[in-house]
Formats: sequence, C-alpha cells, structure tokens
Amino acid sequence: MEESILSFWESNDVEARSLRQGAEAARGDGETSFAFYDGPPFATGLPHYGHLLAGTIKDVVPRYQAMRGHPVERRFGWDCHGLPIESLVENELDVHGSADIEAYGIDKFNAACRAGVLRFTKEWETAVRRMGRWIDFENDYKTMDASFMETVWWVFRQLWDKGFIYEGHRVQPVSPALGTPLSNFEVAQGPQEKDPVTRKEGHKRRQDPSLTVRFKLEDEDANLWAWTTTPWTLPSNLALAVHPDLEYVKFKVLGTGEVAIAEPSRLADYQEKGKVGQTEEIARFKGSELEGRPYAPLLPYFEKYRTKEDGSRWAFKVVTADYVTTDSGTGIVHQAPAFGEDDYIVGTKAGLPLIRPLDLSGTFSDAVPDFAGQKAKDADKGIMAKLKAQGSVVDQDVYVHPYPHCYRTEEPLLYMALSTWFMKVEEMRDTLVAYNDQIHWVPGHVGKGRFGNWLSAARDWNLARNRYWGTPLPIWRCDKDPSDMLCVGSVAELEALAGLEKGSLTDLHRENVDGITWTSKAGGTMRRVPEVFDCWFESGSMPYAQNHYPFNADKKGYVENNLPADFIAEGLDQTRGWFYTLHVLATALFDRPAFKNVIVNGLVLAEDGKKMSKRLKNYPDPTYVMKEYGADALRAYLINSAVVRAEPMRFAEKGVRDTVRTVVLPLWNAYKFLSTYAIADGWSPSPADLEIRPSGTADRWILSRVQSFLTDLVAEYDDYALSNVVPAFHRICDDLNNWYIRRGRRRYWRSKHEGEEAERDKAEAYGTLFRVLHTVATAIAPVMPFFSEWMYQRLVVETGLATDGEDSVHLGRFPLPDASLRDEGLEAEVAAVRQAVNLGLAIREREKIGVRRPLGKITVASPDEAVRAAISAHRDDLLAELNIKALDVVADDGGLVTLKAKANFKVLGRRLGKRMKAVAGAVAKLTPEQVQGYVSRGSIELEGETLGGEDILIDREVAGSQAAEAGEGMTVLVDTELTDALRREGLAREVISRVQNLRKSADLDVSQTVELVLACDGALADVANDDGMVELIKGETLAEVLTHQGHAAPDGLDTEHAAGDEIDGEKLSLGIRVR
RNA sequence: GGGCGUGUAGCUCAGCUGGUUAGAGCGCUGCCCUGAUAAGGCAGAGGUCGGAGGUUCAAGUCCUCCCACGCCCA
Repeated sequence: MEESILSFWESNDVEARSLRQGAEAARGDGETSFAFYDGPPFATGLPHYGHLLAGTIKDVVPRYQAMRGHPVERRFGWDCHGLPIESLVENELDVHGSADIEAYGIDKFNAACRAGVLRFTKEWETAVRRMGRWIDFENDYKTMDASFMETVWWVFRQLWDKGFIYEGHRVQPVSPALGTPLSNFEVAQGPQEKDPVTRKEGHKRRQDPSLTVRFKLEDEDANLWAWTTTPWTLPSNLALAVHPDLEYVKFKVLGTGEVAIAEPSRLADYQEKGKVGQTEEIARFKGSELEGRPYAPLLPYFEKYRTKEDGSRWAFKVVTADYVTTDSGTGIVHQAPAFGEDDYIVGTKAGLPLIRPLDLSGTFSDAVPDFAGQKAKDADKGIMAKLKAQGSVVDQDVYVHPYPHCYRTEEPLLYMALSTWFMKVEEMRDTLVAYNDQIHWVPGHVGKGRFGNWLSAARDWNLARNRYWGTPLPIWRCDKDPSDMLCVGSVAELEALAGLEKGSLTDLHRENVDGITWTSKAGGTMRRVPEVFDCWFESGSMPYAQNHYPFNADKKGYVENNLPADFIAEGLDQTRGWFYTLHVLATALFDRPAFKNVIVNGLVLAEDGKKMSKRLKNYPDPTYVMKEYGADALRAYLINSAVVRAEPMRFAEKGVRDTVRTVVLPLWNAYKFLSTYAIADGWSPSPADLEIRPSGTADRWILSRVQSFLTDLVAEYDDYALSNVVPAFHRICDDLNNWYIRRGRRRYWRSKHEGEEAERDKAEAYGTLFRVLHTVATAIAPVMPFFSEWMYQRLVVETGLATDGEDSVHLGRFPLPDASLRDEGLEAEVAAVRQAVNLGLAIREREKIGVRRPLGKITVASPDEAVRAAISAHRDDLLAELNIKALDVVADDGGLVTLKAKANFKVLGRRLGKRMKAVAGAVAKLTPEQVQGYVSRGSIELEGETLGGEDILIDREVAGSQAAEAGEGMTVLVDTELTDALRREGLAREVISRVQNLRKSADLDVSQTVELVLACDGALADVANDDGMVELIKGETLAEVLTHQGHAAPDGLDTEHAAGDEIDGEKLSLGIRVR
C-alpha cells in the first residue's frame, strides 16, 4: 500500500509541488512561510533509527505547518567535511598522519575524501523517502560546495572584522608517530582496557617512570620536592604548584641532613614505602604562604626566563593551583605550561612564558642541546640519568596508570600547547543566555538546564583544526612579519589580492588555495595559515551558507527573512554541537537567536537497553521493519514515546507491530465498514457530505468528539508536543469504533421499504461517518502520511470530490475544530451512558450471564439530575448494548447502596491544618444513617467544626448481595430473574450466533439469502416452535425458510453447509442451503 | 570529577501547582461479544513509588544526602 502511495506521489509530482510551494513562499515576503533548517547528517554510514526518528520529527512538523497554510521549504543538507571521512580515507589509502598525507599529496587525499563522502547518499535518499519524509534532495546543500565554503569565509570575516577572532594556544593531544594533533574523537578511538579495580573501561594502562625531584629554593637552604610521571617535560619546567589551602611541612631528613618541603600525608606515604628515612619536623604552613618563592632552575636550558626585563621574577617560582591533590606525588606539582592543560591554565594565570622545545613529532629541538634530536619518551632515561648525576633525584619508581594512546600506532600521546585560532565567546555569554530565553525548547529542561548552563559557562571556541579535508581558514600571513595578517572574506577578494583572473578559482579546498601567495608589505610572502575550520563552524553557518549569503543577490532578503528559523530538531547530543554553533553564530553576526522552536530527541537504544550495535545485531533492519509493518507504523511508534522529549527509548520490533494493531488498524477497520456497506448499498458521497450537519444525537455526538480531538491535536502540534498526538488519535478511534459504529451498525443496512424517515437517517449515517473519516484521516496526515493519503484518495479523489489542486491530502488544509459542532454536554451524556453500560457488563460478568441472554430490567439510580437525564435520553443505546428489555431511572439509591463519608483532604486540609487528622477520623466513623442525615441536611458538626458543601465526599457501596454495581455518580441494578420468554429469546440468540458463524465459515456473502434447517429437541425445540422466535432467527440470518426436525443429527445434516453444537447442554444440528 | 536527565506493576511508561483506593498499555489468567474489524469488551492477579533522613495535619510529588543507569563535558 505504502509503495503504491510513494509512486503516486512521484508520478503526480505531489511532493515536488508541496516543496515548491515552500520554496516560493519563502522567497516572497516570508510572511506566511515557515522556516525550517535541516541539520546535515554525515553520509559515511547508512541511516539508523536515530536518523529515522529525527527525520520523522523533521517531517511531521513541516507537514502540519504546510497544511496550516504556511508552506515550508525543506532542503536536505549533507555534512561533508571532518574527521570521520578523513579517518575512513586514511584507512582505505593506508596513509596515516600529516607527513604521510602531505607526501601522498593533499590534492589526491582530498579527492579521495570527496569521492568517499557521498558514497551512501543514494541509500540515504531511498530510506528517507521510504519513510515518507518529504525533503528536497535535488536542491540540497553540501558543506563542501564552493558556494557554501565561500559563505563560511564571509562568516569568519565578519567575526574577524568585529574583533571576535584571536590567535591563542590550546593544549592538545599529539600523536608523535603521526606528527599530528588528535581530536577527542580520535583519542577515544585509542586502545581501551578495563581497570582491574573499578572494572570500568578506560584508556589502556601503561608503566611510566615515577620521579620525585628536588628543587632548590633560592632564598633559603631548603628543597621543594615535586613529582612527575613525564620526565621529558622537566627540561621545560617553569614553576612548581601547591594547593593554596593545603598544609605543607618543612622537615629535616635525619640521615642526610637535607631540609625539604612537602605535603605531610604524602611525606608519610613515602616514609611508609621506605623511600625516605626518619625526619624531624621544622615548621608547618599553608600552601598559599609558599606562593612566589623563587627556586633555582632544575636544568639550565631556559634560565633566561628567571627574570623579566624590569628585573621582576618571571619563572622558576612557586604558584598556587586548586587542582593539586594529595592522591599521589608530594603535593607539589611540577609545571611545564606547554605540556598539560592544567599547567597551561596555571601558567597563563601566573604570566609564565610558553616554551615548547619539541616539534609535533615529539623531537627535542636545539633549545635543549643535551637531548636535541631525541624523541620525548626516549629522552626520559637520559634526563633521569642527568638529574641523578647532579643529585636532584629524591626517588625513582614505576607508576602504572591509564593513559591515552594513539589509535593508529598505539604510542602514548603527548600533550602540547599548540597555536590555534579562537572565537571570543566568553564575553558574549550574557547575550547568548538572553537570546536563549526566547527559544521554545521541547522539553523545556534542555534549554534551561543543559543548554543554558553550557552557555553561561561557555569558553572561547577553538575554530581551527590541523587537518586537510575542510574549509581552509582564510587567513594569509607574512612569512617575515607574522603580525601582518589578512583575513579574506570572498573569492573575488582573494583573486584580486593574488592577481588571479576573475572567476578562475572554482574550488576552495586546500589543494587549490594553499599555493596562492603574494608579496607582503615587508617584502615577504603572504601565505595561508595551514589550518582548516572545525566542521561545527560550517554547520553553524548553514543558515547563510546554504544560500550562498550574501553573494547570491536573489536570496539575500530570503536569508534575512528566515532568521531565526521557526523550527529545527536534532538529538540531545547536539546541545554542544549544532544547537550551540547555530546560536553562537547567529548571535554574533545578526544579534538574534538562530531558531524559535526546537525539539530535542533522545537516543534510540536497542530493545535490551544497550546501544544499537551492528556487531551484536540487537535490532531489526529498518528496511525490513518498514516493509513488514509500514513506515506509518514506525513513525507513529517513534513519535508515541518520550524519545521526542529527549529521553532514551528502547526500540522493540514488537512495539511497531503493536502500533499497527492499535493505531493503524482501528481506522482501517472503520473505513472498511463504510466501504463495505457503501458498495453493497450503492452509496457514494456528495460534496455536501463533507460539510454535513446531521440532526441525530449519535451523529452530532461523534462530530463533537471529532472537534474535541482536533482541538487537542492543534494544541499539541502548536506546542511541538508530538508525544501527545497518538494518544489523542487513539481515543477518537475508540469512540468511533467501539461506540459510534458499534451502536449505529444497523442504520447502514436499513432497507428501502422502511420508509422515508429511514432513508433520511441512513443518508445521515453514511454522510456523518464519511465526514468523520475524512476529517480524522486528514488530521493524521502529518504523522501517518501514507495511510492518510490512501484514505483521502478513496474518500475524496476517487469519488470525484477533490477540487483543483487538492488531489493529495498533503496539499490540502488541516481541519480546524468547528466550535459550532461541539456539544460538550452531549459528550458528557454519552460518557455517563458508557459508564452505565460498563457497570451493567460488570454485573453480567459477576453473575455469569452472557450478553446474548436478554434480561428483564435495569435500574439506574443517581442523585444527579444530569446523569438521570442522560440515561433516559440514551435509553435505547443502553438497553441494546446490555440486551435488557426495560429501564428504570430513579434518583433515590437508598435501597441499593450504603453511604460512606470521606473527608475531602484537599479542601479541609488547607482550612484545618493540624486538626485535619481528628476531623478526618470522625468523618470516617460516621454511620450510614448519619451520612444520610448529612446528605439531606447539607451540613454536620464534628469535633467542633461545621462541615458542609465540598468538605465531605460521599462514596456509595453496593449493599447486600444484589446484582448491582456502584460507579462514580451512579448505581446500576440489574434484575437477573428469567421468564420463559426471556429464556427462549436467549436460546434463539444463541442459535442465531451459531448460524452466523456457519455463514461466515461458509464464506457466504453478507446479503446472501439461505434456507435454514434446525435439528434439535427439548428447550431448543420450544424455540423452534415459537413463531416469534422463528421470525427473529429468519430475519437475523437472512433465512427465507426455516425447517425444524426433531432430534439433533449426530453425523450432521445433509446440507451444503452444516454444523453441530451444544447450547445449555442440549444438542443442536444446523444446516444451510444456499438459495 | 562537573552539568543535565532518569529510577513507579513482569515489561514500556502516565501521575498537573503536595491531598488519602497510585493509573494506563503490553504480557498473564478467566469470562464475554462479533455478518465492518486483521479486531474488540469486561474483570482478576500483580506495587517497600531506587535507598536513607527531613519539612508538613498530609510526601510518588518539596528539601538534603546516598545508590544505580544514560547523555554531554572534563
């Protein structure tokens, strides 16, 4: 069914027309259009349920808005740049690290990335279309398009001009073998190992030297003991850090006479392990008192940083830092600001210089002549030997700890401060938070909590990456005078600067722009800096870059009109990703938020609660699920869960199957009912039926219920609360199938000779059901686009009712609730009747009397006049549904129930406070008579309080052993006594049921008339001999002739179709001849 | 280590500003109905509301601490 709808959409250009409407409206004044941004996925893998979920949300909302008359432009976006594709290509080419890649050729490497990044786009397109998502793949955007990249340059240039960009350093993990810094992603790819104690997965463990070194104070004859596991950073030592609040001890080592300083608990630990002998305490003081104390450089290489030009102390002094702990070491931490994140922060704060005598391959430079040319880790031994020789080593040991290793070479990573480019974000925090307050987040807590907290603690954004396949940073710098820099904001500008022919530069990747140079003012050469952009910068630029803003004059106004977007949706993991980068750039560039409404979805987990894993095969293939159960069911299942409120969801195939059963089939059944009888009856809808205003109660009721349903839906859609849509749909289906159609079934097979009134009623029945189905089918179009379309085609298009341009449900308007069709009083009436029916069924259940057996009388008692009126008004439905002959409605239920009183805690608690308990106790102890007295008088005095009105709640409990049930506001009593007539009719109905089953199993047409043969005796024979009962049976089973034989035939009757059964222990044979 | 979220029936989840029989769906058991239905209805069993304190006349709901899990960030 869905496949044929897909080809219908395609061959009739339906999708394209809807999308075109969006694009055209958006290009106009933007007044009525609804702006949607698609967050670009990465097409290096196949789409999984997370993508399908996001895709569903991104489809439901635009479809709804389009139907509300706000056309939506929907362009698919592809994220093309970044590490995942580079890693993939590195593996395929077996080329790893910067040296290899550059030797291989950036042009060839990038060509491979370009070829590889879109390899799965066809599969994506197929999957996205199969799930019914309408989005434009032809007019898509790719972050690697020259036009997109040029806008990224423009964005960056804006920031540059506004002073948001600066050059700084950040400590990053570097793989010495690859000679390249690694991203967090790559670090996480490194070898993993379980911690033997905590059993938690972490970095692979390694043995490192554990070295405790003495630093000699310059203003006192004492040493500071500091600890490190990276001896190779000791030549670059520039400071020692202590915790300002920790206590330190100065002591004398008795054996050697050395005076030293360390943290006392750490010293004790050293002594326990026998590394230090007896000591004598000299003094104690806080870490803060050590601050600023000068010490002699451990090694001579950077002595020049001891004092600044003005003579003040620069490096080689004690600084304080809160991160110092007493978990290991001496409580005094060696600081090499270029080689650790903490060290870098401390160094910056203390104004220390940044020295880094190692290149990216981890090789010492000439600045450290003793170890020049050696690799960092290889130099550890020599450094330790040298320190030992000069008497600086207190202790040497081995330390085992988890440590990050290179994902390719398994070598330990080195942390180094590298030059990079930042965008100032910290100084705009307040603005970011203020604009965030204008955004409607679903769920709210993500915006307030997670995102809001992140914004108010936002750090400057490191925009540059030392990679190859990305948008190059458009900064050109003089090789003679590094302060001479130029930021290029467009291709034309670059061509002019470099003297290139206009229009000659058609691609902006590194291989095409790195070679572009020109002569600088100082006579040097202007060269591009080597970095490319963090690809989040590109996706954050997407609102502008997808339209080549501001270079494309046609779309300039369009971009400005569509900022902020009305709606976006992505997963929770984008809080620090796309949501953030969109917001930061829109705030910095346009002084507005980037979007007005956002739905954040949670993670789709496998049924076992684990991550979906191809290796574990713990989830069903999406293609299979859509083929087996349909995309509509999958969409409804995904949406009908807290996953659309950022909570994790366990995906179960069974859940999709249940969705078919509970969401799709009910409406399908209702449609089948209408079509079966309409065909049999030759009925077809007229345009007036779309607007029918019937007079009958049941018809008015169901139309009213539909209006309530629409009211709910519109509220939920408008609030982006998608998780409430399916439950609302479920309720209307229940009302439609289990009451409206069930009760009204006979109206559809009324025959012509019942007269004019019957004809009119039948027409209204058809018209109303038609109108209801049409409305409901249209209202669910955003969620279940296929089934909705299928119904619409049959109900409206094939019957010739479609007006021009409305040949698809998705091109029409969303049905808004019509208040004039709403009758809440009537809805309450039916609710009361349905409750009475439920109570009656409960009585039958308890008394073990099947509904097929008619009973004489039901009594409904209620003190509520409205309830009594409702029951009387719907008398026929109540009696028919319960198969009871007569109804009594009474106000006084005194004889049926005993009254129990309960204190109304909500009302009384507020008033009475502490006295609540006593009063509640007294109320509970009231006898039924006292309660009765309260009911008639309206007030009572208890514990010195006068209670009345809402203060006391009355519960009714059925008294004695009567066949009665008490519900909210009513009590129902059923007379279970049987007369002969009732008994005979019950048996007749049993017979009818058997005949109908036989007709069904014989596969007879609904209107096929037959000849019926019954063979039975005893009580059943009484029925067969009762003229009234015979007429009843004949009428119900379309039997033109009924013959009765004595005694059941044990071998079955000699008719075309025959069956045998037992009713109340008596044997019955029946047979059917087709006439 | 920090931020956010989650923890309620065998499973998946509702429970609004605190108010007294803690609900629904699925599953299970029993019964019933059915000439639109691939279905449906009624009932039953099943709960220390993650744990411990506290506030309050009253706590699943508010506060504190702890435990477990998830996501993000270090």
